[in-house]
Amino acid sequence: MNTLTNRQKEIFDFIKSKISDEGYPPTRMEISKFFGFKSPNAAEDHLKALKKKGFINILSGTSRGISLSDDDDNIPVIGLVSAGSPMLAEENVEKKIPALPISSHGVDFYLRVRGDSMINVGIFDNDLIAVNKDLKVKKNAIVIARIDDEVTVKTLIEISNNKVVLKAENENYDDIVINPNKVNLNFEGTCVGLIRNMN
Amino acid sequence: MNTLTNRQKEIFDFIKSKISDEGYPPTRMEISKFFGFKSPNAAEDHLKALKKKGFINILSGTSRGISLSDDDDNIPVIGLVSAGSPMLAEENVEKKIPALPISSHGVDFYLRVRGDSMINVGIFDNDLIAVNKDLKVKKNAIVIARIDDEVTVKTLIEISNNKVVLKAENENYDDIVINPNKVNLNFEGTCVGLIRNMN
DNA sequence: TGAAATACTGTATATAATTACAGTATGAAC
DNA sequence: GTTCATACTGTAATTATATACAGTATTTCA
Repeated sequence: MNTLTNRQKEIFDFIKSKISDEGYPPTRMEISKFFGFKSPNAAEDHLKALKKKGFINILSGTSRGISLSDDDDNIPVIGLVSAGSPMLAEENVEKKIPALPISSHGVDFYLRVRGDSMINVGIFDNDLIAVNKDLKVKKNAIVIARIDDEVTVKTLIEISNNKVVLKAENENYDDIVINPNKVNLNFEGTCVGLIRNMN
Repeated sequence: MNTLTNRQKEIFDFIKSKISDEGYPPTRMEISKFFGFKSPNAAEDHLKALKKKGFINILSGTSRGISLSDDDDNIPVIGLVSAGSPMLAEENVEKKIPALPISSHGVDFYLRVRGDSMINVGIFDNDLIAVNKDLKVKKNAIVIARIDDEVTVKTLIEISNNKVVLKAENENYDDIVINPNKVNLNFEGTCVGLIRNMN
C-alpha cells in the first residue's frame, strides 16, 4: 500500500471522522465545503487518489458510497508461536477480535497465555494478555520475551548490557537469568491488559 | 422509549446490518428492494415510525441521512454501588464501554472490583469483571451477591433453602455463611469474564 | 527536462435520493 | 363504531449527488 500525501491524509481523516461522528460517509460537496474547495471535483480527485492507493473503496453511482478498506481495528489473537516465525505471522494468528474496550496504551496483539507461571499477578492459563509491542520495556513490567524462539511471559526485574533477569510470578519456578550476548533474546512487547473468559 | 413491532425491528436490524456491512446506511429504495416493497414510501413510513419511537435520527434532505440514536451495545461500568439503589441505576454507572471482544455469555454490565478478597482466582483490586445477570447462579460459580445492600464478589460454594455459603478466594478472609431467610440476600449475577488494564 | 502526480477551479448533466400527497386494507384501542 | 397505528401501493417533484470533461499551477521523480 502506497503512502498518502499530507493533504490526502487530511481528506482521509475527515472521511473517518464523518463516519464515526455522523454515521455515514461525506458527499463530494461536504468534503469540498469543509476544505473550502470551490469545486466538488477537487474532492472527487482526492477520492480517486485514495482509492488508487487502496485506502478506500468507492461504489459508483451510489451516494456516500465510500467505505474504508483498511477496517482492521480488529486485533490478532496469537496462540502458539511456531519456532522461527515472527510473532504476528499468519500461522500464529488464532483469530481476530475487536480492541479492548479499555486500555491506556495501544494493543498490537493478544497473546494466549499457557501455563501457570504468572498466577501470583493474576495471569492464569488460557487468559489473553493485551500486548503493546512498541513500548520501551521497563523494569518491573510484565514483558513478552523470546529466548531462542521460545516465547514466554515474565516480569522483567533486571536489565543491563550483560544480564537480564526474568521472574516467574509463581514460587514453583526459578528466575530466568540470561546473558543477552550469549543467547538470542528479543522482547516482543509489554503486557498492557488482560482479558479472561469464564464459563 | 416505545417498543418496536416485529416488522419495524426487521427494518431496524436491516439498517444496522447495512451500516456494519457496507459502512453507510441504506436509502429508501434499498430498504424497499430488500423487503420487496413496491414503493419507496413504505420504507419512508417505517423510518418515520422508527424516528418517532426514538430508535433512529433522520437528517432531512440528506442522502442516507439515518443514524442510530442509541449505541446500546455499550455496556455500563458499575463503580461503587450506592446503598439501596438498583445495580444499574444511573448513579452507579461510571461510564459505558463496548462489549468484551470475547465472551460466550452475554455481558449485562461490568463491575469494578474493590479489594483483594478474590486474588486466588486471579481477580485483583480495580479489575473489571463482566457480569451476566440472567444466568442461574450455580455452585462453584463466581457470583455477585448483595447482602443487605452490601455488594460483594465471591465464589458460591453452597446454596440451599436455609443456608448459603460464599467463599472469599483469599486465606485472610472467612467464608460468609448466611441464612437467606434472615438477611436480605440477592444475586446480582454471575461473573463471566474479566478485563484488566495495566499501565 | 519532461512526464506524471498533485491539487485544485469551473461547468454541466444524468441519475440517485428524499419526501410529499393520495390512496387501500387491517387490527388494536378507547 | 370510529379513531389511530401499522403496513403498505402508486405517482411525482424537487433537490442531492456522482462524476465526466476541460482547464491551470505546482511539485515530484526519473
